[in-house]
Amino acid sequence: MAKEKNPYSDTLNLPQTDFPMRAGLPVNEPKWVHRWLDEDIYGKIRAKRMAEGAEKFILHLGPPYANGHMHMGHALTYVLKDFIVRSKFMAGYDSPYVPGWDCHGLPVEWKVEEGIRKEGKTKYDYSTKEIRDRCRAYANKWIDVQKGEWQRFGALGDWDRPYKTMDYANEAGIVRELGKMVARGLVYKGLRSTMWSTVEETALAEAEVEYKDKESTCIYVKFAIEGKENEYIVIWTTTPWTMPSNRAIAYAADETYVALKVEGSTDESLAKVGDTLWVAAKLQEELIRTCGITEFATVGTQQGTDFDGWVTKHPFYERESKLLEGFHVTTDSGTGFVHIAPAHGQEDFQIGREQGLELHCPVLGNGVYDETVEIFGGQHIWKAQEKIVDLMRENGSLLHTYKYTHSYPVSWRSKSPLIFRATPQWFIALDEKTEALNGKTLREKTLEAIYGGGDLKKVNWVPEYGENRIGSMIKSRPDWCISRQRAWGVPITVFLNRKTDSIIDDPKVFEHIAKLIEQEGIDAWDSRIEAGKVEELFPAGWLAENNVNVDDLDPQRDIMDVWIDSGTTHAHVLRADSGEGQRFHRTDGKRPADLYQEGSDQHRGWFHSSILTSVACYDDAPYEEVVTSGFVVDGEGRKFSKSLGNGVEPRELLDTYGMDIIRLWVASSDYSEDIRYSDEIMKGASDAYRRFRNTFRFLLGNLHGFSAEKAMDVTNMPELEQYMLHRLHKVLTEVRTAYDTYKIHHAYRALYDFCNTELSNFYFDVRKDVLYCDAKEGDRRLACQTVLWHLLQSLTTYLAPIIPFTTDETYRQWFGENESVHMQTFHGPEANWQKDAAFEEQWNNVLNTRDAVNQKIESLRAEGEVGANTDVAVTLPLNGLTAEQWVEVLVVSQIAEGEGVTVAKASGHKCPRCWMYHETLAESGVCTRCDEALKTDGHTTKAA
RNA sequence: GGGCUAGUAGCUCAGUUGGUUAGAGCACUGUGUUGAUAACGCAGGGGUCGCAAGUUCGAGUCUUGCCUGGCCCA
Repeated sequence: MAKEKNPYSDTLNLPQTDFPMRAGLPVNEPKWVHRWLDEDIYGKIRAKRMAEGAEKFILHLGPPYANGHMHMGHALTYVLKDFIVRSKFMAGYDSPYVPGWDCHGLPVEWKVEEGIRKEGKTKYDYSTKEIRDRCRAYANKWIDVQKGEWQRFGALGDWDRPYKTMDYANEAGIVRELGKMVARGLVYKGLRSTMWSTVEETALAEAEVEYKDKESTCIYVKFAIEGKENEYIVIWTTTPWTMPSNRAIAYAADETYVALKVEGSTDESLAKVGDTLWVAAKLQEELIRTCGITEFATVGTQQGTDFDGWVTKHPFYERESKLLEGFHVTTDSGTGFVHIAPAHGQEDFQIGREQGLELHCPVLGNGVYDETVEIFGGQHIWKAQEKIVDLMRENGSLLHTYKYTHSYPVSWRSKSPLIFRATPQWFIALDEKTEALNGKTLREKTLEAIYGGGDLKKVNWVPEYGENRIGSMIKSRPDWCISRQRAWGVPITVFLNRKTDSIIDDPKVFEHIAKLIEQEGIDAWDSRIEAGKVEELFPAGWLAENNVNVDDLDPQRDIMDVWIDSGTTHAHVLRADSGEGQRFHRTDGKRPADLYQEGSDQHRGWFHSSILTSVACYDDAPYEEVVTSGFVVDGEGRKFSKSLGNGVEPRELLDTYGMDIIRLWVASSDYSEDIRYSDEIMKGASDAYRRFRNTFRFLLGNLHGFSAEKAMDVTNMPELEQYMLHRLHKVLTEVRTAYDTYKIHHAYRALYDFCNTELSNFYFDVRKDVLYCDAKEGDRRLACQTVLWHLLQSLTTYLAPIIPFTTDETYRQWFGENESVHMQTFHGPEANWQKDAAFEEQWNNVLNTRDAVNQKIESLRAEGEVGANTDVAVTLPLNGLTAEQWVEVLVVSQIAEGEGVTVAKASGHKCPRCWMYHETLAESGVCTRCDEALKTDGHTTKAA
C-alpha cells in the first residue's frame, strides 16, 4: 500500500535547509582552500587582531625538509599545529604562523648528483656554483609541491611569505649566528673520526654507508711486555693496515685474563715454545686452536684492571703502546685485548682523546700513508697491508694470520671499502667556560634553561618526560661537530690565520660577510676565494688596521651542518622579523616563541639544536613551551614501513575521506603517545563526522525563518532552554580549558559527547514537537530557536579549529557567503547561561527519571502495546515540575501525578497533526494547541 | 645493549593522593519510527584493566621481573 501523505504535514514547521547531508569533502574542500587564499582569511584575521592590540601567541614551525611528498607524520604534526593556531586566533590572540622549509643538506645534494649521473656525467663536470644552482631549483620544486599538499590539509598561515633556509636573508642570518658563537669563543677546530672513502676521497655521512661481505686478512699479534721476558699481550685485528697507527691496547676491566706458557705447537704454528701469552680466559681455547698451540701451562690469572699501567712495545716501531681500559672491549671474539689506533676508529678515537694519545691520521685522503709513517710511507694502505703482515712474521711478532669474510662498510656509490680517518672538523664546545655565559659552559647554561636554574626560567615541557629526555641528551652529548665537506650548505665563514694559529672572530668581519651573502647568497664566499679576492670578504681597511696579511689566511671551505640552519631559525626567522610592525614583534618580554610543537624525535633534533644555539647566542631558550607528539602507527601499534606493507599516504586518504575526517581522526587521538591509524579507526572518524554534520543540518533546518533580532533573553526562556544553555556553558568551559592545555582530544570528546548525549538524544528529540507543531513565532518556539542559534554559533566556532571546512560551510550557510567562521572568536560561554547548583541538581534528576520512564516504555513496546513515546501516558511524582514540562521532556502524551512511576497506553484521541493523545480534540479535528497554531500561522484549520 | 615511553571493553578515550559490583561515546545486537529517513529515538549485551609475583585489610592505581610495541642512541 502506497504511503499516504499526512494532510497536516504542510502545516508543520519542518526543517528547511540547502545544507546537504552528504558533504562531498574530497571534491569540495579544495574549493575552500582556494577561497580562503583568495579572501586572504589569514591576513584579515591578523589585521583584525593587530588592530585590537591582541596579545601575541607565537607557534614557531620546525621547517620540513624540501624533498618528497608530505607523509602521514607531516599530516599529523601540521594538523596539530593548525588546531593550536586556529584555537588561539579563536580565543582572541594574534597568532602569526609562518610556514617554512629546510633546504640545504645532503638529501637534496644527492638527488641532484643522481640527476647528473643520469645525464651520463659526474659532479666534477660541474662547478660548485652550478651544483648549488641545481640544488636550489630542486628544493624550490619540492617546496611548491609540499606547499600545495600542506594547504590542502586546511592549514592557516602566511602562505605568501614563507621562510626558506636557502633564502639569501636566512643564509646571511645563519652566518651571523655562527659569528656570534665564534665571537663568544665557542667554536674550535679539532679532529673527529669519520667514515672515509679513499676512492671518492671524501667523508661519508651515516646514510651513505652500506654493508657488504668483504674478505679481510686477520692477524693475531704479540706485543712484548716491557720489563718481562718473553711475555706478551696478544691482540687480534681484521685491519692490519692500522698497525702503524697503533698507540695503545685496551682491555675489558671486568674480564678475567690468563697467561699461557706455550710448551708445544704444530709445525705450521708461529707460536714459540717458551713464550707466555696473555689472553681473556673466555677466549683462550679459540687462541690455542687457531694458533696451533698443542701444549701449554696456565702460569697466571688476573683481572682486566690489573693491567693498568702495563706498557708494551710496538711490534715494529721503536715506541711504546700502553695498556688502557676500553669500554668497548668484549670477549665475543678476538683475544679480549683490542689494539687502539685512535686515527682509525670511532671508539679508538674517543679513548685516544680521553687518554691524550696521538690522534694524527697518517693516512691521506687517497688511502696512502703520509711521510711520517716509517717504512710504509707513500704506499697505499691496501697494498702495504700484506707487507706489514710479512714484516711482523719476519720479526716474530705475528702469531697467526688467516682470511676471514665479514660484513664491512662500503660506499653506497662506489662500493669500495671504507676506512675511519681522524679528520679536522669544526666544533661547538659544550664544556668551554665563557664570559658571555657568566663564566659557565654552554652545557651548564642549556641545562639551566631546560630544568630551570640560575636566572633562567624553566621551559615547560609537555608531556613532562620531555624535560628528562632532552636533559639527559644535553648532559651526555659530545661537542657538536658542525662542519661538512659538501657543496649545498651555508659556508663556515671562518679564516684560520696560519701565522698566528688563530681564527678571526671579529663580529665586524662576520657582519660584512653576512651582508655580501644577503646580496649574493652563499656563493659570495666561495666565489671570492676561488677568484683570489679574499680581501673583499673583509670590511674596507680592516686587514690593514688589524695588521693581517691576506696571504697568511686560510679561508675554510667546509659548510655547516644543516641542523645549524634550522636550529637558528629562532634568530633568522623570529628575531630577525620582530621589529616594530613586523610579524613577530612582541612587547610582552617573552622568549621569541611561545611554543615549539614537533614529534618526540626532535628532542634529539630541532628542540635540541635550537636551544643550544639560542643559549649560545642569546643566553636563553628560544621557546617558553615545547609540546611533543608521538608517531603514526598502524592498527596494531606497529610503525609504518615499506617491508610491512602497511603504509598509507595522506594523498590517498584525501580522496577517500577528505581532510575534515582526517582532522577528526587526529583530534580524537591522544597525540602525546603514538597514534594509531586503521580503516576501522577511520570509520569511527567518518561516523563522528556525520554526527557533527547532521547536528549542523538540524540546527540550520530548524533555524529557518529565525533571525538575530528575534532572539529571546535567557531570563524569559522556559527552564528547559535555560538548562540547555547551562549545559552549553559547562561544555564550552571544559573545551576552553582543553584547548588552553593542548588536550585537543578532550575538546573533541566533550563536543562530540555533547552533540550525542545532550543534543541528539535529549534536547533535539524533546523539542521537535515544539519546533514542528507550535506556531512559527510562538514563545516556546522562539526560545528554542534562540538556543539553537547559540548552539550553531558555539559549535561552529568551537569546532572551527578541528574541522575548518565543514564549520565554515555551515557558518556561511546561515550568516551569509561573506561571513567566515574563521573571522570570529569563540561564541560563549556567556555568564548568564550559568545556573546554580540546585537548578542543575533538579534537572539531573529529571534526566534520571526520564531514563527510568524510558525503560518502562521499552517493556511496553516489546509487548507491542505502543510504538512511539507519544502513545504513552505516565504517572510519576512531579517533583517541582509542571505536568506540561514532563510531557515535553518525556515526549509522552499524558502525565498524571502519582507515587511511583507507571506507564500505560495513552487514552483519548490522537491528534492527527502532532500525534499527541487528548481526551478531547478541537472542533477542527486537531488538538487545541495545533488548532491555535494553525490559526496563528494562517493555515486553514481543517486540512483540505 | 642503553635512555625515555606506552599496553583499561571491537574502536577512541576517562579513571584525582590505592577504597564500595571499573566508566563514557561510538561500534555491535534487538527494537521503534508516515515530520533530521544513506537521518533519528529507546533498550540491551560486552572488560579477570598486557602477563607473573610482591607490598597492603584492600591495587587498574605502589614495587620487581617478564612479554609486546614506539622514539632516540650505541
